[in-house]
Amino acid sequence: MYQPSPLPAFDLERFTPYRLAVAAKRMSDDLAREYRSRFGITVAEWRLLAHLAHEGDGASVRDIEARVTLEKYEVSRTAKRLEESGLVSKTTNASDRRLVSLSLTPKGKRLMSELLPLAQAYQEEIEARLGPAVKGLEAALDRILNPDE
Amino acid sequence: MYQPSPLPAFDLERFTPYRLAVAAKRMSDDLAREYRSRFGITVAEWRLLAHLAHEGDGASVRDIEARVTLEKYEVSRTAKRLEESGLVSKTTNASDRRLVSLSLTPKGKRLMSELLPLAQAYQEEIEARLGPAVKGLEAALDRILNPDE
DNA sequence: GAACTTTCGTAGCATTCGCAACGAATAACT
DNA sequence: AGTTATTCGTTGCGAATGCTACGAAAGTTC
Repeated sequence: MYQPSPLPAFDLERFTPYRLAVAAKRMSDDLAREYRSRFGITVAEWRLLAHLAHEGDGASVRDIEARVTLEKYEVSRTAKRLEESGLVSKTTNASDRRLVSLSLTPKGKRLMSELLPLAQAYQEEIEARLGPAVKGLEAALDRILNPDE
Repeated sequence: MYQPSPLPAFDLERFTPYRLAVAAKRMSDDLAREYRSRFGITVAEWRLLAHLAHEGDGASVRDIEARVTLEKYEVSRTAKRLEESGLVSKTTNASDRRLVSLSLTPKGKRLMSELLPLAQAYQEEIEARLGPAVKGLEAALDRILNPDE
């Protein structure tokens, strides 16, 4: 007679980290498809552009790194691509020549003035679709994103 | 005089898809680090193993594909790695020789009997940390994951 | 049962990713 | 000032990723 050593019952589909990852991926993929097909930009490019549009021009790679949750090298490569596509200009900061100063070009601004309202509309659509659950969602996200206090 | 064409106000940090992506990545990275340092497995490997532990042996690549939100080729490569590390065995299904039958080896079962209680504990820790917000979170995730009804 | 279609899993190949190391510029130290 | 440390951004290179096409096996049609 042997011991089958039964495994503990565990349902991956009820595991919050898994559910969160799948939900985030689904939403992100939806948006990424939209961004790419309609504007030809990636999610990383979108984040960088959105930051510049909101915080104003002149941000450095390092500024953006922490703010939009991209690694330094991702920001660097993303900025390079955006420069090549004419949406962002890169200049070295005069007072600290290590820093790169990133700015939206006129073309970049035109793109964002078209994109931002759509993002806003998408946000409202999400809130409508989730209904009252959105409150709890945002509260939970706050706790996950700000583990302090 | 020129027109500055002010951009619409839009704060990325309040954009739910962004918040969701960052929160999921943070939680997933935390877990991935844990899995890797303590058990030497990746998230994809964890998902596959968890599915086999829960649903029982004999699942095919295709079975797992939809269930654990991995692409077919990811399942294939993950299963290959797991076989190489001796946690999973692959045999061709007798009645349909296209199918690969995946099973936990005794070593795989021993690993999971150690891992699953930890995952369960992590789940409970999350619920405790999020407090009442967890209700809304799960409700929102349900809506995102099951867009029907 | 032969020809075609579909399903299953794998692998080739180009792209992307992530780590680590590097050069340039500035700051800190003595 | 001269030396050492630190910060900033970029890039080289190996690993991982994702698309695609492929062969093998079963299903379908005639």
